Amino acid sequence: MMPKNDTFFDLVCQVVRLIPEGRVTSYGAIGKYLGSVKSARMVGWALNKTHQIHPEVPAHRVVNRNGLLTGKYHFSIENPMAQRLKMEGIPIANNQVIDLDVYFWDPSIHLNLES
DNA sequence: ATTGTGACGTTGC
DNA sequence: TGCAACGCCACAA
Repeated sequence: MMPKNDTFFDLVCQVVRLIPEGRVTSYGAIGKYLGSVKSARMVGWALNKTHQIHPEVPAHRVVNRNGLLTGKYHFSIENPMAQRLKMEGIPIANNQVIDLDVYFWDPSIHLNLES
């Protein structure tokens, strides 16, 4: 089926692809940038489909508000979410991001400032 | 149109 | 401090 380019799913893909390496963001932050902070669930729902599209979406850089890698089980077993993040320089412990506030990347801020 | 589901977030107990 | 429930929006059946 041809996906439209106006769906929430596409918007999420666009934002997630803008996440710089070595940075992470949360579902709520993306949802907020898209207009509704409460639509965090929709972000997760959309990211679930990001595996089937191209270009690849760095969904591994999206964690929940606690910095917990909730979606790690949705990734390839050989390239786990935690390993990818570590590879980018993000410390992970117990499926959780350390110093989340340091590596956190808020689209509603960085995209506006256009740093 | 209605119902069910979802990689969340917040509030209440 | 930990768990339960609600809210919330988009989409498929």
